[in-house]
Amino acid sequence: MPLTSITEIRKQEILKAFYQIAISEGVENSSMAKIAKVLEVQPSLIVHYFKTKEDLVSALIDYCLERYFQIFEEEFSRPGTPSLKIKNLIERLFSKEWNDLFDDGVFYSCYSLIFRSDDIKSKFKILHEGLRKKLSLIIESYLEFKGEDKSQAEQLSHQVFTLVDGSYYFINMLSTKKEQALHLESAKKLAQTLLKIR
Amino acid sequence: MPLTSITEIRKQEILKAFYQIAISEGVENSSMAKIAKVLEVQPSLIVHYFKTKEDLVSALIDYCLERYFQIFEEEFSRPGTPSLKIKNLIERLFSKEWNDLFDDGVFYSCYSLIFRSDDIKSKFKILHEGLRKKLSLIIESYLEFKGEDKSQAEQLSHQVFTLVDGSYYFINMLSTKKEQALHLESAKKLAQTLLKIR
DNA sequence: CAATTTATTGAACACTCATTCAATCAATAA
DNA sequence: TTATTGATTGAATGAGTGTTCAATAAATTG
Repeated sequence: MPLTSITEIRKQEILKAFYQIAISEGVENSSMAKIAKVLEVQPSLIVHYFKTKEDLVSALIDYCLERYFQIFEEEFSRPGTPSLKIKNLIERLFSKEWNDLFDDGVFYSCYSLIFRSDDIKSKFKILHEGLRKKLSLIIESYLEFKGEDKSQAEQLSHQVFTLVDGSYYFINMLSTKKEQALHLESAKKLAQTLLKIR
Repeated sequence: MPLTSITEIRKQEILKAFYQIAISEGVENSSMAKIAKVLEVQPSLIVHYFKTKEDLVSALIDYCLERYFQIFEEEFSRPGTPSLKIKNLIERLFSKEWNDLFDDGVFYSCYSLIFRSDDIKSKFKILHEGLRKKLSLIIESYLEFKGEDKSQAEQLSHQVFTLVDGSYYFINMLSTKKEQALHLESAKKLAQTLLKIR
């Protein structure tokens, strides 16, 4: 059961190597053979831990989605007033840190698989719904805290995520870090306006 | 020069077949051999028209980007007051028609390539900047028409595209057509509010 | 310790891939 | 008509793919 078992360590190693190769060469150009080469191991060993290539991709996506969840969970369970919580969360959602959680190229490659794999689609869906739900709860208690109508919490949560996802798509088409930071800042401002923060 | 030349017809046929295969099997699982099979032709003929597989992908992206540009251009050059123009444009941007212009799976696959190919990155960049610029101009004349401060036209254009891109990412994670339509409607409303339409 | 399970090797499989090349066939031009 | 160009074939190449399988080494368990 412990992560220290050889099996879990090896799986983690393989996944890490896969991720690195996917970053530099793309998910579609990654292969069991390449992973084996990096780890200086026989290809058949990769198969021993991940029966098929699909398993490998599936595990990579799990790893990716867990990272997003983790950060969110972390901020969610921090102490503080609803006002402070929502403020901090918005800061993190529109930050470089959130963007750097997982390589964008690998992420969009994986995302594109949802259109052909129901299994992968449901994974992404669970993540997406989970995050929306959590944000929605925070917004709800924040509105309640301010004595405002909390019935629109869910809609606000959707709007914020639309801005987040749209922004990260957007900034990859900007050339300089400065432009990217500016757009992120502008989108954050809009989110804060919608939530009437400050 | 005419599109009726055999070369152009063949290229178009090949591209169309490539697109169809990419839709059902994914860009990464498409191959010259598969295209050849569909067209009942030798693989070497595909090479005759597209030297490498990269050329093929590049041409597919051009085809995709042209479609988006075309629709936008069409609406842009229509007669009417700035108010009417902006209203119609927003309707189209948040419509099923805009979403169906190009297969989402293929689109995101292609998009993910920008992180490893400067050539592809610049193609997407040109599209993105072009569309933003056009929308910005329309917003500008719309604000001028209403006698309002037009200095924020560019920012509004960015915000609208962030909402559009974020929404299409978002709705792929919704199960039913109804939910998708609802979210699209909600995002459109927000865009209209930002632009103070109606 | 012996027994058994797990980790790892190494060779082999059938397949698909992008690309090449020379050989034909058809269309166009001089 | 002949010369030339472009369209198409068909066979071949070498490299890479995911996967299988039996054999061996190492670790774990009884």
